[in-house]
Amino acid sequence: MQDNLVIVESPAKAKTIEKFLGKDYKVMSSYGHIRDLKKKEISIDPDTLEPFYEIPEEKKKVVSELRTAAKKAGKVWLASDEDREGEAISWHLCEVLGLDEEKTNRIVFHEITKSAILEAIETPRHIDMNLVNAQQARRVLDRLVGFRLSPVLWRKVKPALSAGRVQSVAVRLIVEREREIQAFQSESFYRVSAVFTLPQTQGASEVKAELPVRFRSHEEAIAFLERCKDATFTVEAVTKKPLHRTPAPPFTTSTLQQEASRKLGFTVSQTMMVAQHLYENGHITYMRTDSVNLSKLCIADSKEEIFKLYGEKYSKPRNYKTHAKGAQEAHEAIRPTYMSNTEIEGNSQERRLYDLIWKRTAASQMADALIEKTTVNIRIGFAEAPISDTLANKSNQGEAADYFVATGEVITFDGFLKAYHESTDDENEMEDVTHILPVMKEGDRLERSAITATERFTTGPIRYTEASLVHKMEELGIGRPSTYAPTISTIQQREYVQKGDKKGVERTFTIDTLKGNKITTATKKDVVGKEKGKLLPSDVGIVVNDFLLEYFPDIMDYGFTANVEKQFDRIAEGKAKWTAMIKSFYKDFEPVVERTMNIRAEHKAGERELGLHPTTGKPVSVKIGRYGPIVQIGSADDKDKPQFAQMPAGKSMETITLEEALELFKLPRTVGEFEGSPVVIGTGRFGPYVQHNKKYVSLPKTDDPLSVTLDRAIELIKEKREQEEKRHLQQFDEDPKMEVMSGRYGPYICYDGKNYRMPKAMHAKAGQLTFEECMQVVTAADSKKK
DNA sequence: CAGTGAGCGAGCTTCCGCTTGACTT
Repeated sequence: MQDNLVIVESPAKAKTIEKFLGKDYKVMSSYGHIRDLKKKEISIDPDTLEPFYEIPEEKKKVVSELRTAAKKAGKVWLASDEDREGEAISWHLCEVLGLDEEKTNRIVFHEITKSAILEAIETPRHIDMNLVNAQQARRVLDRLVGFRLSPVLWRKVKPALSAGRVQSVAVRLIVEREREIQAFQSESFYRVSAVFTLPQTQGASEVKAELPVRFRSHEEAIAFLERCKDATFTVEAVTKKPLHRTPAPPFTTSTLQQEASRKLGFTVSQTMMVAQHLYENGHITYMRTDSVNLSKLCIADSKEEIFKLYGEKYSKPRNYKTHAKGAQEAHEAIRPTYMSNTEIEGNSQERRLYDLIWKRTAASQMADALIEKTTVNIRIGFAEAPISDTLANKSNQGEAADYFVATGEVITFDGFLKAYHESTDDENEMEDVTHILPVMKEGDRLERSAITATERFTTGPIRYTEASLVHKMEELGIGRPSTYAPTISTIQQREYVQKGDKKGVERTFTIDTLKGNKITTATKKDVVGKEKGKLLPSDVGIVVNDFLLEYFPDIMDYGFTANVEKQFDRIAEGKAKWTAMIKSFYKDFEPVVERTMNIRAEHKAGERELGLHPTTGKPVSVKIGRYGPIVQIGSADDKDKPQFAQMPAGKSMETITLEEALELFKLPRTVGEFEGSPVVIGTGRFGPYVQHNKKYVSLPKTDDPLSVTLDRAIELIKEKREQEEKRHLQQFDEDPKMEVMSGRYGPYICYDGKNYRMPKAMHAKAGQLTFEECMQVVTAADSKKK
C-alpha cells in the first residue's frame, strides 16, 4: 500500500526518485507552478495590493489528480526545488490540496541520488513562509511592471507591445550597443612584424617577431623601415616563463547556451530543446540551473573515468563555487548522469550536445595545462641617430621602437586540453597557433629577412548574439535559467530586435615591406565589421527603449533587478515585509504611469520631422504607425488627407533623409496595360510587388521597383501563373470550389477556400481522385471539427 | 496570409518563472 505521496516539479525527476524510494512511496509531479495570477487581468487588488490566484485551465487536470492522490495518502511530502519559486510551489500545493500541517512534510535535496533522497526524508521541515513571501513579492512586482507599463506603450507607441523588468532591459542592451557601434570612429594604425633567420644554425630556422609598439601614421612606419635598412638585430634577452591554464567550470544553462552557440551553431532555444530530450532520456542532469556544483558521486565517477581514459596524472578532482549574481542553486551543474557513458544513442544534435557536456564536465575534473612561454627580445642597432625626435625613433605611445619581441609557446603538459577547449566570442583576432622558436641565446646576431608594416583598423564593439546577450543578462543578474530562451524569443516576436547579418565596410589598407634594401608599398582590400546572425534593434525597439528610458529610468536601470533582489533577500530572511516593499514600490511607480498615460499626444513617441515637401511645402515626417514605422506627408489637421508610405527594409527612422523619404511616394506606379487591365508596381507589408487583375506577384530582390519595365512585369506575372498552374492537380465539373492541390507537404484538398489534409493512402492516387472521394474527406473533417 | 494607417471607435493586446506537451500548417 502506497501510504506516502511525494510531489516534485518535474516528471522525469519523479520517475527516477520513485525507483529510489520503493513500494511505499508514490511520486508525482506538479509540472511547475500550479497556481498563478489570472492570465488576462492584473489580478492584484489596487488598494491592498493583495494578489488573487487561480488555477489556470491547463493545470486543472494535474491538480485534480494530485488531489485524489493526496486524499488517499497518509503522508504528503512536498519536494519541490529549494529556491524561492520551489517554496512557493509547495505553499500553493498546500493551499490547493487542502493539506494540513500535521500530514505535510517539506523536504529538499540537491542531487538526485538515493542517499541524498533518503537523507532528505529523514529531515523534513515546514514551509518557509518568508521564502514564499519573497516569491509573492517577485511575482506581484513583475505583474505590476508588465501590466501597467505595456498599456502605456499601446497608447503612446503601438498596440500589442510589451514591457517588463527583464525584456525591456534586454532590448536596452541591444539598442545601446548599436548606438556605440554607430558612434565608434575607427582609426588606422601600423603594426610592424619581422621575419629573421638565424645564420648560425643549420636548416630552416625562422624567427617571427613583432614590434611591441604601433605607429599612428604611414610616414612614421616608412621612416622606421628606412632606418631598419642598415640596422643590426641582436638577441638581447631570452626569458622562459611557465604558465598554467585551468579548466572552465561545468556547464550552467547560460554557459551551455553560449558554448553550443559557438561550437555547434545552435540557437538558445534549440540548445534547450535538445537538452530537454537528453534529460528526459536520463542522459544528463537538469538543464535549467545556475549552479556549477557537481555531486560527490559525479566527482568520483569522473576521477575513475579520467584514470581509465587518460591516466592518473590527468585527474584533478575539483569543486566549483557559483559566483553568478542572484544564483539560487537549486540544482547541480549540467552534467552527464553517468560519466562512464562517453557517448549516447540519439540523433546527431543530441549526440553532439551530449559530447560537449561530457567533455566540459570531464575537463573540469582534470589537471591544469602547463605551458612554457618563451620571450626573446631582439635589440635593433640603428646605424645612425634619428633624424628628428618626433619621427622614426618613437611610436605614438611615446615608447621607443628599438626592439622586436618574439614569443613562442610550448604546451609541456596538455592536461584538461586533452578533453576540451573553451571558445571565446572574439572572432576578430585569432590567437596564433602555438609556435615553437628555434634555440637562441643572448648575443646571437639575426639576419633580417623581411620587415612589414601593415595598416590595421581599431575595431569597435561587436553586436550581441543570442548567446552573448544571455551571458550579459546573467552578468547583470537579469532573468533566470528557465527564462533566458523565452525572453530572447519574446523580444524578437515583438519585433524589438531581429536576428540578421550586417555587411562590413570595405577598406583599403597598405602593406609596406622591407626586403633586401628596397621598401615596396602595396595596397590591399579588406572587409571590416562583417557580422552574421547578430541581434539588431528595430525602429520600434529603439523608440520603445527611448520612451521607457525617458519616463521610467528606474525600471530601465541595469541595476534595478539587482536592487529588488536585495529586497527579496531581506524578505526571505524575515527582515522585511513583502507587502511593505510592494506598497513602497507602487507608491512611486503608479503616479508616473498615470502621468505618462495622460501626456497629450501631439507628438508621438519617436516622431521626427525630416523637412518640407519641395513642391507642396507640407511637412514630411517619420513615426511609428499602426503596423510599424511609416513616412508621412502632411498632417492630420490639414484639409487634405495625409499620404503614407511604409518604411522600406534597410532604412531606419533615425537615419532616413528627406530625399530618400520622397522616393517612397513614387510608388505605386502604373507601368502599362496587360490583357486590358493596368499593371501596377507597389510596395507593401511584404516588400515590392506587381499587381495585375487583383493578383499580386512579389518582386524579386534583384528588381528595382522604381525602374521595372512593363515587359519585365509581364514576365513575372506569367511565371507566377505557371507556378499556380502546377499547384492545381485536379479540378471538378461537379463543383468548381473543389480542387486538389500540391503543396509543401504533399497533395491536399481545397474546398471553398479551406484546406483539408488527405489520408496518406490517397497520396499516390492524387491526380486521379473522384469528386466523391474528395467530398468525403471534406465532410469527414468538417464533422470532426464540430 | 496580405499589400492596411488619420479617428463615428468594438475589443484586444501585456509580465516573469516554474514545468512539459501536442501540434504540423
